[in-house]
Amino acid sequence: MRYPRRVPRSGAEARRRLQQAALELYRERGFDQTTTAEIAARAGVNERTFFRHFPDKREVLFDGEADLRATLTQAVAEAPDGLQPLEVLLRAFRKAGRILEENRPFSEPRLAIIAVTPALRERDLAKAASLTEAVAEALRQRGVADRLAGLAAHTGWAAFHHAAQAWIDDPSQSLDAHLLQAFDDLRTLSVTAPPAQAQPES
Amino acid sequence: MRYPRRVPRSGAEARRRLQQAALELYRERGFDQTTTAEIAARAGVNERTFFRHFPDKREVLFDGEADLRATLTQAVAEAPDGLQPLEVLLRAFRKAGRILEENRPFSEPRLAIIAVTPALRERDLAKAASLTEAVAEALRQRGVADRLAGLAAHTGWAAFHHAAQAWIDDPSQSLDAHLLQAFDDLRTLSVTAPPAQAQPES
DNA sequence: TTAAGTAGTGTCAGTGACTGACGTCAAGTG
DNA sequence: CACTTGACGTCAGTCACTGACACTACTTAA
Repeated sequence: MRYPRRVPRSGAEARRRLQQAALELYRERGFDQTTTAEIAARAGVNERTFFRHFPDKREVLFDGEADLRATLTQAVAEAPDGLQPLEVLLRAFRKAGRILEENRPFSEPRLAIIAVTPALRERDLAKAASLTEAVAEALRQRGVADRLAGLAAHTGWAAFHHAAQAWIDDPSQSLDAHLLQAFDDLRTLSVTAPPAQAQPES
Repeated sequence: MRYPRRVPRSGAEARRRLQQAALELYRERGFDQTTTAEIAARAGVNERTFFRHFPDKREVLFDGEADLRATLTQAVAEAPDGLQPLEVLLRAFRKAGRILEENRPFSEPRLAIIAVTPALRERDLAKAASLTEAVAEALRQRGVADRLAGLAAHTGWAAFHHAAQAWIDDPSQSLDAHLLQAFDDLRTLSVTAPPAQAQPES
């Protein structure tokens, strides 16, 4: 092939076009009804090129993970001393939330597609688990006790995810407002937490 | 084919043999290096039969989900009145934990394989999310506030998962002991939870 | 007892995700 | 002007998974 079209050879260009094409096609026909060959065709590249940029058909929608991870771990690491674990997490997730709000034209349809596609939800959950572990590790670096760090990260992520979903369903309030509310709920839950002393199994 | 071997035609038999064969092969060569044709061959059936019993290669390891779901939701529903949400969850997860401990010869290698196989971890996370949602719904049926139910279920599941992992890594203590400890940690986290009042974004 | 129905299975052909090997082209470097 | 390098195209192949159809054992009713 003589490359009849004017295709920039940078590589990053093709990558962006593939992401755009995939997002469009997943919206138009759904994830399962879209073939990787179709995505490649709309992006003007070969199917093989798709798999050079993304390891599989799902990953094309999960590109911002590295950024998000860096934002969260840095925010946790740079939080001032003396804060409680959940206070640290609230600060970190508010920063991450701002990224989502700024990229709303991309993140909103993306979240909508993921929500209705089981295969994509699985991948999303895996990413969340990985990020949660990274956040937990960042907490440990701050001196938070081992098990506590993991539980705090899980709990914080649950609040974050809950806030993001509420934001999609009810865009009248900002993501930040939803986040504050979720962490407030967490506080309510905390206050009512029971003492988990050893009891004979019922 | 004249069915030369003595094969019980019940269907449930073939299903059990497929699960057993898959578990063995995943341990021997790993999930990715195992073919569905190989699983079927070891189970003495055709590859097509594998896909009649299980929708895909992963699902063969996730058969107990319905039982687990029933156990958890029933335990939540039948817990005595007046308990805090996390108290209810501790009771429910202790019952679920007993199932795992009783089936240890199966659940232990199963969890070990899942832990080292990304594709299986994804599916495991999806199952966990589904069960968590069921538990949250069961809490709502008890009158727990909407958002609180979701957060409590997430938090409780995090503790449950943490305890199960600790049990695999350190079998010297019972799962039940690990569970009590995890919920105790949760209580520590709760006590130190910060007030999440509205603050200007930094 | 026999005929019809049904559930579990085998066989075959096909689609689509994904991979390895190899060749090609464009841009940068000396 | 060779030479290298990075992005891409092409081709062949594996494997997960599906639809369609045939076969067999077991059940049920006439």
